Amino acid sequence: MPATIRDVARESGVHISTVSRTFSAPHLVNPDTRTRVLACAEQLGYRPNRAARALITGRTFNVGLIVADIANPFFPPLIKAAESQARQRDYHIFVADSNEDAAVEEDLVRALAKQVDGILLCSPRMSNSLIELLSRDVPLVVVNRQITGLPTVVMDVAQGAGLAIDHLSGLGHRRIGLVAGPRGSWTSKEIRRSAALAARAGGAELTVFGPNPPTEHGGAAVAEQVLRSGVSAVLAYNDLMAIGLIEGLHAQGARVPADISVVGIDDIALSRLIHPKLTTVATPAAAAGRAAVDMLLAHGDDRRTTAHASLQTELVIRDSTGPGPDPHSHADPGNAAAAAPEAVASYAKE
Amino acid sequence: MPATIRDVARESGVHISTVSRTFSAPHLVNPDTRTRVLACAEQLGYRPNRAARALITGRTFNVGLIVADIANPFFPPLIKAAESQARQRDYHIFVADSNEDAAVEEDLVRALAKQVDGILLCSPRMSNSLIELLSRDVPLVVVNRQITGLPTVVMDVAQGAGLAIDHLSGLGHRRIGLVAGPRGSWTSKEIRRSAALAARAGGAELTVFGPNPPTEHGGAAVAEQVLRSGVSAVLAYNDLMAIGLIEGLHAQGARVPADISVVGIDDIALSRLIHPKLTTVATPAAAAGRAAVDMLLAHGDDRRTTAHASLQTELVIRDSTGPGPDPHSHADPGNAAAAAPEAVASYAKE
DNA sequence: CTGAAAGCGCTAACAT
DNA sequence: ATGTTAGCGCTTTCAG
Repeated sequence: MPATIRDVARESGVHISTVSRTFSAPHLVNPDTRTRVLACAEQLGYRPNRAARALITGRTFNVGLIVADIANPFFPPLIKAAESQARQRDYHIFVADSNEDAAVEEDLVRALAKQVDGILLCSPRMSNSLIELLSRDVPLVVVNRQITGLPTVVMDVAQGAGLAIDHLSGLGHRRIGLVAGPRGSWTSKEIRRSAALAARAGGAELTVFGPNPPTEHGGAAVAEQVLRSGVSAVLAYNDLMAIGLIEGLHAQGARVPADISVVGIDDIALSRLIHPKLTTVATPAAAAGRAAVDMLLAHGDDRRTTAHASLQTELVIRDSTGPGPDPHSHADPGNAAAAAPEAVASYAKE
Repeated sequence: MPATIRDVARESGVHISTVSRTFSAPHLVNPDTRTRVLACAEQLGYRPNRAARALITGRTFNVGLIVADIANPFFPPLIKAAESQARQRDYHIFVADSNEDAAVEEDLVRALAKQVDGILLCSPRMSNSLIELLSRDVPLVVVNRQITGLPTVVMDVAQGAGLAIDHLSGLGHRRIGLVAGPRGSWTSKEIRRSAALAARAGGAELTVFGPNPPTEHGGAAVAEQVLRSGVSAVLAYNDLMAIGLIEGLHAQGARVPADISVVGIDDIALSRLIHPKLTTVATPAAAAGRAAVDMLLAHGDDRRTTAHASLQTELVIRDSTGPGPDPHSHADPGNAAAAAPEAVASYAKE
């Protein structure tokens, strides 16, 4: 139905290659011809078929961005930042949602592969080996997962989890819970590893709950179990779970932070709108989105080098954390972290 | 780099058309050959190039979905529903964000056009005429806007706004504010029209503030102006603005609903997490997403007929609305609406 | 059941 | 400056 390059050629009495040039290299065509061709094109409503063009040039000027769950408020800032960064270079971003499902994720990579010049894989749920396999079909940048050999952007959640646990043990909490994220999440493993270390260092005992779906519902679902376990403070895999957990805790009659302290991770907008305002580890989602796009599009310059970016996190102390049950240590050494300056991106080329 | 159909053909000693058949019509090829071809393909890591295939078949099995702002929590449920509906039919959804910008929106339609079989335009900011123009290049389904001649699915916000204003005037409010949405929003116009009608019917005076960006920030920004105007109740274009407005109002020292009542539209998850819990008009976003996908993919069956779906809305009364300043009318006839049953989708083929 | 040939809409040398 | 010729990777008649 839509006009093709041949229609325009016929109508304007030139060869199709001239029409092609009019659109992809206007300076190579006589101004008069150009005007005529353009007029015909306009009149026929002709637009170059980008898919056909891509087939031969090998470039689509699109980039894919796959997220685990588009309903998680963590992602929109990342997506927005990636979009504006991409737009500056005349690229478009196509977003797809894997629904926390590794199989869907793989399927989406395959579907996107030839429609884009590369894919940003955010918080992937696939195995490392599958990701490496797919990376042979389409340039990939992995966000929120460390994979050697592939360009990656990660938030330093290990550092953030450490900050959070330090804050808690500093408040006198000796029995701390960790509400884990989904299976397959690199971030969740990192948090767990680092939290265990920090807990030991702070003389606290760490109890892990999970894995769980990384949603409000997932958080609410473990509330009872958390309460029964007797921990006096909890670090959750993300803010959504922390918020769900608080709801669940309230539903069980527990008060936050009087009875139990809760810390989240991400610092989504919502975390300062709920009551009590959530203490949380802020992750630089927008910076990650920008960095990921940069890496993908820089790929032309220096092949053979895989970039890694690790972005600093920051503890934001609000109202969901308070003194632990132990009356002997009410001091709060956690505010040192809170006073940290703007998060800094540490870029390292290898 | 990736293997092509020719590589597989050479490797397995058959013609490329046989390889093609092995993937697109397996039953037409001898089981033995098929196995051999499949083995070679596997071994070479061959995947049919979907873009090349689409060039000739005219079908991509992808559908585009453009939203005005992916950070608006109204959209994720719509997107998720569209995705699961599409996946059931082996289609993939590519989401793009127009950033509330008509020019970006147009650009995105053009970029997506040949990579998808059709586009869902959600809350478009473009003009009707431009949308009609674009619809000649790619099948379009318009969500949250009425355009005759194109398939559309709308939420009946007029009805919802009426419910909200009735609720407010029933509570005794005589001076009601309307915080409008962005310019170019059909929904905003509908709300405005219907609210004016309902206000007149309820003997209330309606003051319109705006247009405004449909964000939390946009809501907060008009708080002072709203307060100065002396209205005792406000209906906001959406929940995000209502929430921002409440924040702004609190910042100015006003209490909600004691000093001023606020009603939102959408019933996003957030609206029951904030304090006070938001009274709002629930819109069936998920149903809209499903209906839109159905319309787009049904397009094969009956051409020449344009479908329209209008989805019912429902008033959800929570804690952000209370009696008006007039002591003579504290009765609350608004709960009739609150008792309404599940929202019902009314489908009408024209 | 398989091969040969044509061509989707476009770009990219190469001529002229 | 413009036309000619190939051909991107694939599907689809049409023969055989």
